Amino acid sequence: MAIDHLDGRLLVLLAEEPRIGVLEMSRRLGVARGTVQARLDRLQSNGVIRGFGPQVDPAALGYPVTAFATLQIRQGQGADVRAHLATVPEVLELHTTTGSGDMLCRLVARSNADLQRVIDRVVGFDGIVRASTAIVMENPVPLRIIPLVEQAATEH
Amino acid sequence: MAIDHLDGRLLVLLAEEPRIGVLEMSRRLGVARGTVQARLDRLQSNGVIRGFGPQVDPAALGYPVTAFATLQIRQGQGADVRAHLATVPEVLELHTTTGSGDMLCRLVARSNADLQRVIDRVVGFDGIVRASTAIVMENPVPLRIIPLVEQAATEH
DNA sequence: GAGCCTCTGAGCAGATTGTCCAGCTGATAC
DNA sequence: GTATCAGCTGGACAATCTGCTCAGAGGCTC
Repeated sequence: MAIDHLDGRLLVLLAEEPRIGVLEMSRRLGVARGTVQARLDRLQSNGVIRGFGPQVDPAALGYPVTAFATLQIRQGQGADVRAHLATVPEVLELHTTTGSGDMLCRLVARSNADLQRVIDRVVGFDGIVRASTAIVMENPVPLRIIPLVEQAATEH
Repeated sequence: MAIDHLDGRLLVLLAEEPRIGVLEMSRRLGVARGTVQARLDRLQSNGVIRGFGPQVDPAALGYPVTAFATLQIRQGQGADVRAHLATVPEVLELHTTTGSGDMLCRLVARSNADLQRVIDRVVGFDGIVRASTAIVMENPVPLRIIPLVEQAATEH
């Protein structure tokens, strides 16, 4: 679960140039190929690396509008609401948070007008008492992990 | 910018088994290798596929606590606050949203107690007027894109 | 019909992968 | 001090995949 400096460098390298192979990585890091392979296997079975799926940009797919909605859930309806939201493709992410029956979800839509349709679909469900939505204007820090990896690797 | 059915299948396949190569993909999809290569190149230059970076799990790195903080920013201090937050490794993501000088950021921490340290560091900056934090308890829908890809591919 | 784009199926040299192995090192246990 | 162990190194091998090229076929628009 703890990662050392070499793991950190490996992750950073992998994040910067994901297409390079094990052999090229071993050259860049100055270690043997077997070492890189062993480290990668360990990081994956550790769960540190969850996968290498493609990072798809919703905007390029035609969904340039992002919003966060805070939902207030009626007591005991949590499971139903979760199941409902999981069926909506525009719900990219859903969290339950502290507070009385609150959820936070990330939405995308084709336009501001389309966002209304998405929100109607999201909140058009019995267990949801109230929803408040914040539309994203800018994204100064896109989802990132490298700084955290570097910190975790430094502390080793 | 619009993706067709084959693009959709390609993305789904890539998301499910990211380590398979171009040749294996062409076999699974029943098309020629050159087609897969051309589609992949196009998706990448389109920006639909942003990259193939490793998906790192903060929890496995020792940061099991996630929280969302809504920040109220003093007028005109936005740029400074952005720069400040970008230097905090525990800030994984930052958005500016509708509303008067509001920002939303995703934080991680080593523990609930550690979250206090992170929040102090985040809000210990002049331009931030107020902050309210919601701690994530569950994550019923982890960040996903496949359902949206399938919808976009079906509409073609 | 001409022109254009995409897909197909094939070929080639070169590089990479998965998988072994023996030897070395540093740390830990006895 | 010495035995044991895990991790790293550097090397080898066959099998596979990649990047690149090509000619031909189909479908589309003008």
